[in-house]
Amino acid sequence: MTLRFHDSATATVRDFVPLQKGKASLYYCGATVQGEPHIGHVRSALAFDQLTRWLQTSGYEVTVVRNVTDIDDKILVKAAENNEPWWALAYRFEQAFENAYDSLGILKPTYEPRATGHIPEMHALIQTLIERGHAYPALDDSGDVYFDVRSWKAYGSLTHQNIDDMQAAPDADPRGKRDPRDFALWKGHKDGDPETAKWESPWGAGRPGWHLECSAMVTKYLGTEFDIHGGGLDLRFPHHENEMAQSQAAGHGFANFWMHNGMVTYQGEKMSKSIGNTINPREMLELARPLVVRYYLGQAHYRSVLDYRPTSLAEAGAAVERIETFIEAARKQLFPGNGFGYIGTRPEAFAAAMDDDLNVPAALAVLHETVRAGNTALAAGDADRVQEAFLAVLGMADALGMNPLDEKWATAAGSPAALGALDVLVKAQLEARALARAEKNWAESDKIRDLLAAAGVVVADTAAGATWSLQK
RNA sequence: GGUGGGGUGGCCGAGAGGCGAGGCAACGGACUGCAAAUCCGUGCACACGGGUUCGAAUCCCGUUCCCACCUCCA
Repeated sequence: MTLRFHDSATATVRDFVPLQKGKASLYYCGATVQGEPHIGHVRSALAFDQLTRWLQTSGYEVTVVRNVTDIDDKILVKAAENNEPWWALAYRFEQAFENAYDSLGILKPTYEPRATGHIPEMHALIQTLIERGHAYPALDDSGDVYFDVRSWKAYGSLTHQNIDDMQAAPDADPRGKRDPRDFALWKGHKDGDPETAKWESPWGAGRPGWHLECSAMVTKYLGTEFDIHGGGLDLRFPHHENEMAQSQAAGHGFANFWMHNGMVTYQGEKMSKSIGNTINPREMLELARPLVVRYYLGQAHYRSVLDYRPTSLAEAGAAVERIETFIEAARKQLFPGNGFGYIGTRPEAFAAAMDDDLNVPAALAVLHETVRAGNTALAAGDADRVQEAFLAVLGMADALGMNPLDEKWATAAGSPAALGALDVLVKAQLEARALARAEKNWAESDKIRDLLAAAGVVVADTAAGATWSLQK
């Protein structure tokens, strides 16, 4: 069984061969922190979280770097509109992104560098590009420095485009450029720009252009050549194309794999900052538990379009509860006490699905099939098979970052002491109800059940007696 | 104009020449005092038209519709 990933640069699914045996280096584009995160941002991070976890599960030591682009045109514009320092706005939204990532259980990267902390590295890269004849100071005296796309024959290769076939950008400002497609590595300081957004450089004071920060930072932390570069599909062009061009033109091998996640659409249309049809993760978390949101966002293949509909979260919730119900029932049967330890397993079919370019939907099918087998075993009282299914379900859920038993997802449950007290109280009610039932006093029995239900305690009658759980 | 991805049962969503994907919803049954949960069963799914093949959702040709990117985008 071989680990295979889709590589956008070659447009093929091919075997993953790490540069260093047993290690994997992953860089994926985080946010330009110019506004609240929307679901698309989170889906992207989740896709690469699934990738990270599967690499780890497969035994790789993974180094993950995700950038924060904390200086760019939009940040400056919005800060000015807001009458707020740009760095305050950027940091505010950076934290909003962190919160969104955290709430969905997205693993922290190994490191998360900020663009503004890497100006010297960017200068070095620009210098190299100028020396190699792939960049030039603006032909006017703007202080800009541009990448010369015509000087780099491979330009367009990531997205399989030919420069001459591209539609000319209607709003391209050709001032000072040799070719309208040349992009800014460095933007000269202009009157009116904040003084705090100004750094000295050999080409005059200014600030970095978009694209450059990623090249500079990935090289610093992962080296001139690394395993995987990721990001949203919409970043392929121009962002990743430009990144690849400027890094390779500087003599770097750069990324071995380019992985791009699909967009999230809202009723068929791409969610986009510019259109404004976005859903805030916070809004989604008001509609469903974090685990359910994670399940929903992660259930489709990462390269597929994910279309959000109003019923999506409820459906995901039902699927999650099915898994949880089995885990709870199995746990109670296998480990009647509170504490237990386990070593999760993963069926071959699950691993095969994940190895095949992270086929999460197929992997989830294995998980659900295992849940059904486990439920059947529970009904049959086959403890060995229950345990087998239990360990497999937990192992698979762990690999996907969706283990309901993980304290990360604890919701209504309070401290162990509080839960213990609640258990005593509820059990007293259940005993009273058992007595009523023995007397076939259904009115009394149902009254107790309704009372508990009103308090958020769900009662379930099983062959072994009544059990309870908190309403999810 | 260029580049790429798609149209799968009521909905979501995998698969990619023969073998049940899976989930949600619905209906029928089992279990249950009734529920809930669970299990079993049901749906003649592959945009359309041709073709190749013993066999096509999957390959080929044509048609059609949708989406994304082409310097703000995860």
